[in-house]
Amino acid sequence: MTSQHREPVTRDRIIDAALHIVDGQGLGRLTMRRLGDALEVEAMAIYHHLPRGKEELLDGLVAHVAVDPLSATAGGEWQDRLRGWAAGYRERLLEHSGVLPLLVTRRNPAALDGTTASVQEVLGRAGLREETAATGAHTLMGYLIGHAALEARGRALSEAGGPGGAIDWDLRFTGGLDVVLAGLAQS
Amino acid sequence: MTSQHREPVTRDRIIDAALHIVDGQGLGRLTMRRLGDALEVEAMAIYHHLPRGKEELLDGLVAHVAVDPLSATAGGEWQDRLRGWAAGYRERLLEHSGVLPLLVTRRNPAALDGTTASVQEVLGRAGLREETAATGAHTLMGYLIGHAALEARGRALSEAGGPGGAIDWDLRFTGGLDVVLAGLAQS
DNA sequence: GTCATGGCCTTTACGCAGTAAGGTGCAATA
DNA sequence: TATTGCACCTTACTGCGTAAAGGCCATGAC
Repeated sequence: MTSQHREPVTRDRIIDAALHIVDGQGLGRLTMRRLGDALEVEAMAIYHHLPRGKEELLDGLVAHVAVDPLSATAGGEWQDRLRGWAAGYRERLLEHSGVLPLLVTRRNPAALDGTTASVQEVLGRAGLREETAATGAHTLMGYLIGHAALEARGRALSEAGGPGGAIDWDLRFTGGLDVVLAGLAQS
Repeated sequence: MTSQHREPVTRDRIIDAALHIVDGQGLGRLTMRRLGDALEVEAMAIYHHLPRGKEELLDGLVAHVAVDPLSATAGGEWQDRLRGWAAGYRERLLEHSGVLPLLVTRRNPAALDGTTASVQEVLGRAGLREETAATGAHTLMGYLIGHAALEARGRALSEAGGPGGAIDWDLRFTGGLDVVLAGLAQS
């Protein structure tokens, strides 16, 4: 007999497998049965690790993708630090663009808030007063999420033979980010 | 016998009824059977008017909510015109926040593009060169959609007893919009 | 050894979803 | 009156999430 053992099923492995399905086949094809197949387990086994079932699974996906705070204390110009962090955040959102719709739904209260708070703190330490920093953090997060949504949609559309393959998304992103940063610098 | 006639079912009435369900009970409770009930018709009757079924229904919802171009030729300062249009767009997005997740998914190719193009044209007539206007239009649309997502989420969260009921969303929105417009003015 | 315990997984079953296929009834036309 | 075609209904199928309960097996106590 060859080895019939398998990795033990854990919360982390479940969420990893789910993310893999979403990235490869889309959110609509993420079902408990398919997820069970990917883990070589019956669908109901998942409920042992995620008692709240699919709700908890989707919450986990959101947390995995959206939670990415930046350190408030590192050095350097705040604009440059935000640019670097934003580039990484955008990359993550696009890599897992299938979960973007879930960011919008009310799931997972704290997932975005921690990240937003870290941005706000960076802005606060840069000298903006509290209300301005809060607005700025929201503006930045809004731009990041909205742009990711537009970019994911645009890329999917032109892959499917839509009109414009002519958009340089990297340029669009950094250009828009610079607009927001420039606006922030003079507030 | 009382009148047993009913309004004839039309594409428009279907989409109106669907929007009503989504606004009142959430996207998750929009089903063909429930929609049929609302129209006093069996679910399968809907397929006569929307042959592609639920796909076509959701596309219709997106179009109804997201299509809102602004006229390129009206007079006034471009900043003020954008502010006025953006306020209306935000209101519409929030009124139908249940369909926001659908904006993100690839549905309905042209729904957002027409609106974006109209913003780009306004910016172009304001003196920005083409590439800058395109980036600016994208930045604005990204901010609008992202902010609507954050606001809808934040409002739902604090209604459900979450932490911050202390956010003045009107102020946040106009503040963020001013940041973007200020950034645009100097690009 | 033996036996109970408890963690991990499977089996079975239920209600609800979207929708394919084909049937029904009625108004307009010929 | 006979015909046609549109609007709607009936039936039935597959797949979904998950409640409930049962099986298996390593571990530790005696």
